[in-house]
Amino acid sequence: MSAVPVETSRDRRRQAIIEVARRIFLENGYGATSMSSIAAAVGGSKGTLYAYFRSKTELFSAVVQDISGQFGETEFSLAVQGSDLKRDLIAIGSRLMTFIRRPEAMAMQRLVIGEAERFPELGQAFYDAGPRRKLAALATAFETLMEQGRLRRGDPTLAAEHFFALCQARGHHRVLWNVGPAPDAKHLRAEIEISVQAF
Amino acid sequence: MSAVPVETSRDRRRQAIIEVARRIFLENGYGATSMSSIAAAVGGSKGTLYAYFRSKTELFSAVVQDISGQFGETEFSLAVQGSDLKRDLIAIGSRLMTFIRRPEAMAMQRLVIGEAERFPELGQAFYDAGPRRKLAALATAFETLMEQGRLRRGDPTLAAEHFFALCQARGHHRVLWNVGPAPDAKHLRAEIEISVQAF
DNA sequence: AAAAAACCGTACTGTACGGTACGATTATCT
DNA sequence: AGATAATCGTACCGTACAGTACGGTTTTTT
Repeated sequence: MSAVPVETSRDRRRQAIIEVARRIFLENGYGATSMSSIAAAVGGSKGTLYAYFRSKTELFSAVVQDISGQFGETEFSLAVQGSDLKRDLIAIGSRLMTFIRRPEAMAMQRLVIGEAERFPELGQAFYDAGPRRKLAALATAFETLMEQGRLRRGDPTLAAEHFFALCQARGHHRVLWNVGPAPDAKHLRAEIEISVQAF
Repeated sequence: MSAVPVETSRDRRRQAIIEVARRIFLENGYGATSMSSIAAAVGGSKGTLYAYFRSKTELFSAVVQDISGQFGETEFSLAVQGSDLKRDLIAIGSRLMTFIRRPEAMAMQRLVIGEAERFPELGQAFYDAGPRRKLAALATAFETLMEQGRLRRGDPTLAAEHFFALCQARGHHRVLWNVGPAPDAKHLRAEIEISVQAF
């Protein structure tokens, strides 16, 4: 009898299902994804699928929770490091934007936003795990900067929100609405430099 | 024989269908809306529906195009009026945010974003008619302000984008993700004042 | 008023889906 | 090895949907 968290074969399989389902949900959206197609992609039978998840909505929910967890756990440093404020801010903004602009992340945002009215608790879960946490981390970083006297004092949370908004100003809506291609790394960097300047 | 734009009875009916369909699409999303339910709500038969629109996607497209048109046409003044810069900016921001925060407008954004991957041309159309035009109007306003020497010179388009982003910073994501209730008019105003301050 | 067009209600086709049932098969545990 | 549980493939149920067909009825045109 072990007290350590056991990863049963059932757990592994469940996780495997979630990962396959995620791919398909992100590709096709909720409505256009069928349980049969997921079962086929997973390589099992539909019966097994329903042995792990009682319904389509439960599977969908599990997928979103899973991704949300990964979003929350992905802790890239948003802390200050050097002594060059501008360079610090650029680095922070770059990491943040690179993270949320990944195609998978964008698909996730679109998916959750699109279903937010029908699955309010998923919108909440994703927001808590994603944007909310990142904003909190940003705010902490800004607080540090303020205490060091390198940034004008003010509400660090507000500063975080504004900084985040500025970073997204140029391209995010275009990407959300699928207007034109996503800007490449170079554009992104230039964009953030401008935003930092404004900030 | 009249040369003026004729509004045939067919046109009127078509428009009536679009308006009913819009309501239902916005309420239930694309996938969960059936043509039968639209026909029932419109008060006609499904055959008639298909006499006006060849398919569900075509009807959906017509709905989005229609709303996009209305978004574009809704010209509230984003121009400068008084001599008090701050007051001017607050007024402009308020009008803009009040416009895009209307429940119908939010539902529309969620709808289009959610389907943007499956209907790219609709995302484009909506963006062109909505955000793009508003941004252009804003940029014009800022250009005027700059020429009047009331605002530091710079790229007016960029200024518009940043101003817009700041106005949205606090609440927009929360609303988009359906996290908590939409802020009321008072909150909105306070939010915009803060943003203007920052700007 | 006659002819034409639009519209209605309803029933239908084919398909696809979510979810279930079940017997055969394989893997796991004792 | 033998018992037990999990999984498989497949067929199936009921439902819902997009889209069509069609005969009767109303509205519009001439």
